[in-house]
Amino acid sequence: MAGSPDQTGAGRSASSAEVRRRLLEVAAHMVREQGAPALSARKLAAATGTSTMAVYTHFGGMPGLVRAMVAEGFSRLFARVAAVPITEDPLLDLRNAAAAYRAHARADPDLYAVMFGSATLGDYRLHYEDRIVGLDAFVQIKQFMERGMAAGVLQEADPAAVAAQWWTALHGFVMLELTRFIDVVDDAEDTVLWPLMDHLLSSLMVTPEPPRKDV
Amino acid sequence: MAGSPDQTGAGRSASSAEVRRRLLEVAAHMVREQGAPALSARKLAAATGTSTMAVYTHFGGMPGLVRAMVAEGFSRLFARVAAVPITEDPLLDLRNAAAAYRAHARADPDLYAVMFGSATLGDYRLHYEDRIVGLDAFVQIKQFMERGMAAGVLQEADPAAVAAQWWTALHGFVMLELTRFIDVVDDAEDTVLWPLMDHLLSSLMVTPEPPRKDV
DNA sequence: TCCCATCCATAACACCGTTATGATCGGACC
DNA sequence: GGTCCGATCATAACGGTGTTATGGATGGGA
Repeated sequence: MAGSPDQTGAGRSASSAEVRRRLLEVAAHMVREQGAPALSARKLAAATGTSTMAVYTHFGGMPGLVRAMVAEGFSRLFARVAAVPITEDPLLDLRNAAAAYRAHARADPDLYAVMFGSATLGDYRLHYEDRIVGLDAFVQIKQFMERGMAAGVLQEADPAAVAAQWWTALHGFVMLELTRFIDVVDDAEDTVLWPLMDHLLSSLMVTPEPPRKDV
Repeated sequence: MAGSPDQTGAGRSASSAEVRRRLLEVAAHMVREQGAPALSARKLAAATGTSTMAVYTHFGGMPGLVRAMVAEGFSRLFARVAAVPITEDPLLDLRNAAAAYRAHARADPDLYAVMFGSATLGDYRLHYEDRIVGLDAFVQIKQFMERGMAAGVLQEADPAAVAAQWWTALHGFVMLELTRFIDVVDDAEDTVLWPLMDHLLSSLMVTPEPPRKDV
């Protein structure tokens, strides 16, 4: 509770912000390379070249550091989905968005698990408030749906509900993929993920099409 | 590694099996009531009225105890899905199976998270081999699909792939529901879960129907 | 120049899973 | 019946964890 040390001229602010940035960077690296349980305050401090107290001055403790990691994870997920080019085909955009979302999760699976799982990192349980920061990405999906409806491709409906259906299917696949449960079927990407997304989208279209073949 | 102490006349076998049973029962209760991070060998032993060594003689350590909990969780999930009555309407059966599956997850959310999340319980990471025991439930879903195809209601397709699509959508909803992410939309059960399942099933039907209204 | 808030290094505390040791007890065998 | 043996678990110690208390160093504001 050191009173939110932002960069407003507090102490040696430049070097301090640098320590904070490096702590987050090293922590993310440790989680990505060695898995969530490998992250500890002591090992993190040693790898960053500081002491455990730095974690407390900058984040108030390990849960605070994890919160910051999750927030940055959502920020990157947001950026990744936002980077898909918007074409004249809203359905293609939605497919590309799904591919980008999945790629992001596969690139950093342990962080995705902490973001979305009821996963605990170490012993610190994240609460709903700690994850709500991730809903920017959901707003993006909603906008994809709104574009599709405005273009007359998707049926008029509640964009939030439709976006949530899309998210549910995609998140379900990603989680089963990361936990390897999806390995019960062969070639899951082509036999589960894209057929499922196609089933959903064609049900939402004004004039349903047979599932496309081009990936 | 005490050589699998089954009930074949080993020591005071009756009392021993009883201790093992109570350890599992108390551990499940602690996870259900206080969440996964609240489970520790010491508190579990104290609550069970024994010492931490009992965990090692019966399960080889905390990871082994968690494995046993996960196996029992899958067993109960299997029983829950198996208990849905089989009617002459395969689609109704699939809907009832989904409702039973979701109800099971909601009744013991932390255990579901350990079973399916890349969630860690304490610091012990479960491996794929520890969770493979849960695939009995998947076989059941596959059989539902096979019945639907045999009855001429569902299109002929790979039952495993179709079952995996169904599972993906359902698991995605359950996870988003347990983590409360689904709260971004109102009335998620009626605006997300059932519409999504209906979209999927109608895409799989020989003669698609409009989504049903009866819940 | 002085001062003071900030930052972090050190050490201690309580807790964790795990291991080593040994007492205890029930069943098997002679 | 006496004896032994092996499984079971109570106790204590070890290295790890997050966290807290303490104090020294450092750099900017008055």
